[in-house]
Amino acid sequence: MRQPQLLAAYEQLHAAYGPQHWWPGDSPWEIGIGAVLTQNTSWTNVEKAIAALKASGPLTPAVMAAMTDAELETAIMPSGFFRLKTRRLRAFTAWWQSNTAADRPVWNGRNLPEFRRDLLAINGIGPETADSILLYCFNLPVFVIDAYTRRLAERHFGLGRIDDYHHLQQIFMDNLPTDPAIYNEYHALIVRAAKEGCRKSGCNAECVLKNFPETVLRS
DNA sequence: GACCAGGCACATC
DNA sequence: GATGTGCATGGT
Repeated sequence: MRQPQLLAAYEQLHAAYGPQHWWPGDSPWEIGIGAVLTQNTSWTNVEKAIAALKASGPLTPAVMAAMTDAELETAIMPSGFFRLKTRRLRAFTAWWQSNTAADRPVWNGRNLPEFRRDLLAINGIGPETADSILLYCFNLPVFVIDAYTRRLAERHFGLGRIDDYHHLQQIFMDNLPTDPAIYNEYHALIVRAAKEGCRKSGCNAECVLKNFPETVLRS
């Protein structure tokens, strides 16, 4: 289904905000654990957790693997769900270490769908987290669907409520150039627009997205 | 004090 | 297959 407004909205957002330089993080590993830590959690809280991890040693899979559960839980506590996320980080670390060459998970020799299935098989890695890792760690052409994107699709693009992750993802990918750089920026810009607020008292992400793109272009 | 935040797994019907 | 619930901290 042709939805030209999807690309038009991207261009408007990009003109309004410019490049977002996502994902914040100094290394693929940091991006990966950030993707787990940010599950249902604000990024400001994730930053506190990552800062605590960095304070306890170099941010590497080996260092994390050597931490006790108590140490890891304490460090990531600000990001919430700390017992749950400790288990998820353990699973992700084990996968990373068993799939690593030159300190970077290998995916060459597998096609993208296989690589994605590998990630989804890890406990705690669902569709959004897997796609964030594929796009932001590995620069692979996968569009990330999050809660903001759903609201945008429903309320602004008039696509109705689409619960199925892959259906909505396909709509975006069908209507955008197959370009990781664009997928990267678009997702980041949607989050930026949601966080920006429309400068009205009480304006939150709901408000911004309901009024998108007027609020975006006014700011 | 309610609601939200860059979700996911699991139980239950 | 659809729906509900636990996970937990911190900001508004």
